[in-house]
Amino acid sequence: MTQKYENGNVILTLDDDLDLGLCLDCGQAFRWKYDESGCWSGVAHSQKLRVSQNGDTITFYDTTPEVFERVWSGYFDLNRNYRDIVALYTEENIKIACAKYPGIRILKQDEWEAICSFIISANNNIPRIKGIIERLCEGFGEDLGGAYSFPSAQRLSTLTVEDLAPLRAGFRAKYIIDAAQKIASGEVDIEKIKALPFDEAKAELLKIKGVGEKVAQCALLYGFGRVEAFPVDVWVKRILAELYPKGLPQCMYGTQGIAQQYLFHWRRNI
DNA sequence: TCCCAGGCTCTCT
DNA sequence: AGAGAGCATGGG
Repeated sequence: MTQKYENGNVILTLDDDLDLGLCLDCGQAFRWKYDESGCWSGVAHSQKLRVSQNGDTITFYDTTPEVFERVWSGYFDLNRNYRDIVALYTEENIKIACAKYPGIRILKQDEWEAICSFIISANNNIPRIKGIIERLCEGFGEDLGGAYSFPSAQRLSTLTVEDLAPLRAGFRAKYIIDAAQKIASGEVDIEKIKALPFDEAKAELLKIKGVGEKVAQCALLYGFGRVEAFPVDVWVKRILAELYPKGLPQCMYGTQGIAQQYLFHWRRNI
């Protein structure tokens, strides 16, 4: 991978698989929009970004090498070689899924944003999840100039369920408030969770109302970068029943979360 | 009208 | 411990 800085843009030449469209619109992050000029626009880690792809070239517009290093390199998981990981998947079905959708990666999102976003995802569909999160950010995030940050737990912890009524989040509003309060108070400590073994980290997240097994696995995978997390939703449940009734193939062990993302996308798009 | 959506909580066995 | 109802909202 090579990188240059030109006219205020960071331009990347890839030597690994990365498909922006797949990464940003495969149900793991909810704040990216594609415009007809061929760019993706969104916000992560309180940074606005416009980014486009042309083959092996990715252009990060109006940013700096410093911000790229600090934010986007990690967000797009650029220090992990996905070709090497996918090469380890020798079972037939996962090979098909990976071959059909090369370039899916696990985004390393902000921990709090992932927790909150996947609380909102419960018994919900992706377009509506995006809408609720958009209203949450516009209503309570910081103005970054035409875009809004994901509101901090500290900010949301001062609100009531009634304050969140405009989100139309339904029964999830009370869970958002509970999560914000527990994170803001340190009762559930994100810094501590980062250092805990997987099961203990998950147990901490399960203290939050509205966080069950699936949401905890999603938060650990997409927020904490724990690629051994394995969220099981209705689609993955179908995959397990149809393809792996006797359990996951051994070849996925350790990076089940990555394999899961390919399988999820594949099964959803059949 | 019913069913479903990247589920969870609560209650009842 | 495991099963089942109820839950807010909106699209098909």
